[in-house]
Amino acid sequence: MAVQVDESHARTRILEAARQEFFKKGYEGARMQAIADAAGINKALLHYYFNNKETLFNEIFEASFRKFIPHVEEMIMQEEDIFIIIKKFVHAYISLMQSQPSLPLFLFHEINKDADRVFKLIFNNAQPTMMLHLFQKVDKAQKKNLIKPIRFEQLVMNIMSMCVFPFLAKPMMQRVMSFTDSVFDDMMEQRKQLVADFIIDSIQIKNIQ
Amino acid sequence: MAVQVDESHARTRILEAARQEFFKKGYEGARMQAIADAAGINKALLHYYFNNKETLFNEIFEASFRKFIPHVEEMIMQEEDIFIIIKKFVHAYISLMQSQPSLPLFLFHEINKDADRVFKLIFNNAQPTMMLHLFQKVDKAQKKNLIKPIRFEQLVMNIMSMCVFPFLAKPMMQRVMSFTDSVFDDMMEQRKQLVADFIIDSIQIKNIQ
DNA sequence: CTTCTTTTTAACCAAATGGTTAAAATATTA
DNA sequence: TAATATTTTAACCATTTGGTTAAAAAGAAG
Repeated sequence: MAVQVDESHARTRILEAARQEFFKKGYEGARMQAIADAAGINKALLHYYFNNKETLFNEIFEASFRKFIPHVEEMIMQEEDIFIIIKKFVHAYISLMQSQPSLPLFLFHEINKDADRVFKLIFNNAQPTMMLHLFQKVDKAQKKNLIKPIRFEQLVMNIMSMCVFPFLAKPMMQRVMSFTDSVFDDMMEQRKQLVADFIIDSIQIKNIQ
Repeated sequence: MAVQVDESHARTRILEAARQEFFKKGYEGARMQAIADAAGINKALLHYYFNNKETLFNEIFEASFRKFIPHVEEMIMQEEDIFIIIKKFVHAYISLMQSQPSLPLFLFHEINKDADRVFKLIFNNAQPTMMLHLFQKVDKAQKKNLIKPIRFEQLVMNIMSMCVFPFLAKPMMQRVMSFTDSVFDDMMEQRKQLVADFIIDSIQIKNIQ
């Protein structure tokens, strides 16, 4: 029996090609022929490995959804300093987006079209407890008067916004503010520090002596 | 000659129905039949007013794109206080998003699929000088040592992120953090103040006496 | 060599969908 | 009323697209 783990094997190439096509065009915009072409195979082989478009899509969507939240649970639990937690969280999130720049737009578009369909798919994925742990650390810091009072949801919204939004808006920003891919990459690299500082500056209670 | 300005007229109803369908499903996902149904007319009448799907789409896309940047140019030019400018800008942007919650996802998705196609469409739309004026005000404030040094593009990215992102992520956030439409609306109303404060707190240079 | 798996070739089908038409019916307006 | 504009009805067509098949060819493994 030949087992396919090698990336050179067709099934893997199909999955990667399909991911890119779905990410860029969305479910309806994606063309099976385009996936086959990009994978360097033919449509018949698509059917050999995946029964149909939906099966292929579901496999990719599930895997992608799981990757949308950075795995920083351990770090959050261990670390005590809320500012270091924020710094590491931001760093991890932006790094994640750098490695999958078109992931968030894909997810949001598909969820927007039909949230029910999508959330049925991933119902088995247990709610990550990460947010809960983060909440506890933020709460503790607020009670210690280290940071200003702010609704947890709003704080999370702000952090996620500044980490994720640039990757959603990239093509528009590039045109409107006319910068190259390379400039964008530099900016995102900078943001790992900048966003963390931005957030900390805005919530930190400074001890004026 | 009957001139259609009344919203009860078919052409207007078609445009509104098409806007909603395109916004939710994207170009490929949108169905002409669904648009006709929502407008309460038939497919033949769609063809009577618009030659084809692309024509209809283009009309909607152009109009939508123009609405994506709030019209705050005058305000920016007149106002001298950078913090008031930021407050008003944030307020205007979030209000805009409240009135058109699915506008940004629609724009970003279509641009992501084919930026060239889209930007050819709106080539005639002159670059708004708003950003330029905003830049000058920020620059001035920095030179007066009112705000910390930060790249203008990064500051704009942060502001836009926190204003627009929640509307992109709404369906996902609602599931993951489980809040209702009404809670979301309240949060967005709060954000008009909160985001402005958040930004100002992070860039303001405080005079410690 | 034999067997099993992978891949190609080259068709083909069915359904969905955008698009089209012609005629009649209904409003609207001059 | 006559003329014009709007809307419906009820077909129909062409194309795209996802999906299917059967056979052969090529590769891998024992």
